[in-house]
Amino acid sequence: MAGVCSLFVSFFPLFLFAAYNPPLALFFTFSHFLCSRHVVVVMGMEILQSAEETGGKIGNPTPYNTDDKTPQTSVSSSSVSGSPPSAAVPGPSYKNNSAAPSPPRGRGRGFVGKSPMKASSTTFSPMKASPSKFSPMKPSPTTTSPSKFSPAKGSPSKFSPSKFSPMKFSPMKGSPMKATSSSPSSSVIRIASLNPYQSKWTIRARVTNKSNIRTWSNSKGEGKLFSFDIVDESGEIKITAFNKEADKFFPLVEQGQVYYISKATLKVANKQYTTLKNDYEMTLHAHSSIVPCDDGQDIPTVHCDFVPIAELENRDKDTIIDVIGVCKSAEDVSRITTKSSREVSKRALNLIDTTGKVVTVTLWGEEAEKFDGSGQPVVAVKGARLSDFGGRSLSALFSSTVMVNPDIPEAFRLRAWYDRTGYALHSQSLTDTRSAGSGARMNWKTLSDVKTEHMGHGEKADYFSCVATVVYIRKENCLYQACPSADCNKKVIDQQNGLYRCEKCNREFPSFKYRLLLSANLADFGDNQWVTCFQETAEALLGHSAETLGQYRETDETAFDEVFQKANFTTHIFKNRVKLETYNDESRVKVTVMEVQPVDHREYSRRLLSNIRKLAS
DNA sequence: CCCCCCCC
Repeated sequence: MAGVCSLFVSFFPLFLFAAYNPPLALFFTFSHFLCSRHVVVVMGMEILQSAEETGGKIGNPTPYNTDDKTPQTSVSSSSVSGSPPSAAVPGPSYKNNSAAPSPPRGRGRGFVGKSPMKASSTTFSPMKASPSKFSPMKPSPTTTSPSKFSPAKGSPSKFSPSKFSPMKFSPMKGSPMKATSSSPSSSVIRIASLNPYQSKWTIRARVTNKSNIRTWSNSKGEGKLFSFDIVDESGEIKITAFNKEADKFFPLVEQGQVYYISKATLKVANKQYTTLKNDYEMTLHAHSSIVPCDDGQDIPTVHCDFVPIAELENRDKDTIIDVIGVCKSAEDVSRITTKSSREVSKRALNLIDTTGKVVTVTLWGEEAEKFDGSGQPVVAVKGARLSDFGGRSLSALFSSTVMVNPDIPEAFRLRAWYDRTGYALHSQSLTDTRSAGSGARMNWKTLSDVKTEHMGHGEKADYFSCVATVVYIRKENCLYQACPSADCNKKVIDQQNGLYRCEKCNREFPSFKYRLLLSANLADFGDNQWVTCFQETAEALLGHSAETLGQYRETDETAFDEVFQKANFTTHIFKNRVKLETYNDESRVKVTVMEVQPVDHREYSRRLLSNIRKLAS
């Protein structure tokens, strides 16, 4: 033990729990109770003397024995009773130690509203969206003015252990900590200290995410409810109000406001449904009390752990993350029908941050409908779910908080970065909507479709994508010697004097670069097609650079041949351009490969399935 | 006591 403490303990048949974060040593002292499933609830303690001053064990403590039906000789009472109360020295008191409010996390006011959606379309200042209507400063005449964090009446030091035997002291009822219904000054504790084994508490916390009233109807009955999340400097918790309480508290609870909350029921949270970091959640009942607190500036606003967008690549699917970025672009809102035949609005946003990466975030329902992406606002989403759709993408959940131009330093930094340099960045998206679904840009065809639909016969070229297998590649003339200047790929003429002439540049060079111009025959299940691959696509298909291939051809014919053999019978996604071309009165369709991508078999089967669904409907 | 988290 760190010192001599006056303790109040009571025995409970379940868990060991100590309120107010007493020194760890306490847990060790009592740990043997756990074996017999006894519980010690330490309601408070005060250090009367330091260990040095005490100089060893006090009195004659004996271990608690579960067989002993008269556990009067508890460690606490024996040790405390041996300590002369008058000898108490002013040590770090209970009040000073744990009741002092920790400084609010982060500077500034942080988020105080859910989707303020107030971004002006003409100004880029995140300040514009500062939702004054969510100000926690709103005065309330009904509020008492409790002294913050004062354990005041609840201070256990007033109660001598000689008067209160551990057996008689039950925190469930008759706790000396007087919590009157409307006096929040009683025992304001931290959210992190809440547990189902104590009912007399008051917390002081800010509402961070308030739902609408929702009704349900199932086999167990029907009803309505709303829920909200609250946060203080120690943590967060979800609160739900049902039926009558839903009606009663819904108008009172305001997003961003700080309240004293007491007399609610704690229960173990179903981790399946919650994204909050708390093992418990709260239910309001008829006698629950929610009283606005008008000086809650010290209570933090929503705390976000923003994950840099580039970092999303390394995170697991289905994890819940916070993200912030500039809304570079946004889809129009659209209505979709879910698998369960429900209609819902949807809107995808593309967010970019200073990592230069873009990710698509999908908003749903009202959030999607209200969103205004004009002026490229900064958008923060707390509690979005990471999906692997299109590589990496995000989806807002019911539990997510979407904030447009939030009043936080991260938003200001992003705004400044984007307006100065970010806007011009050649960004790269983690969400690949080309190969994944969006359909518009992927025109999937079989090779026989290309012919039967007379693709490429029109004025302009047609484009299509296919999955096909290489059945033959012409090795002959696949490489040529090209002009070495950067932007010129013209074939050079070997002057046979160590110089290479480019007609286009009208210059002679002492060197050349190899370029690929590959003819390949592709086949799918119904047809085959000759295609042309230029440099990049040829390199992708062969798996080697033109330069390497040039070297092989000059020095190692076996290696050169092997490259072609290996490429044969490989299957890829080919994105192609098709155009009817006429040479000497002879017309034929020319197919040029624009892009070669590996076949993502999962994506491929998904696409097949969606095609089948389309055909079926 | 809810618990819906969707779509390409």
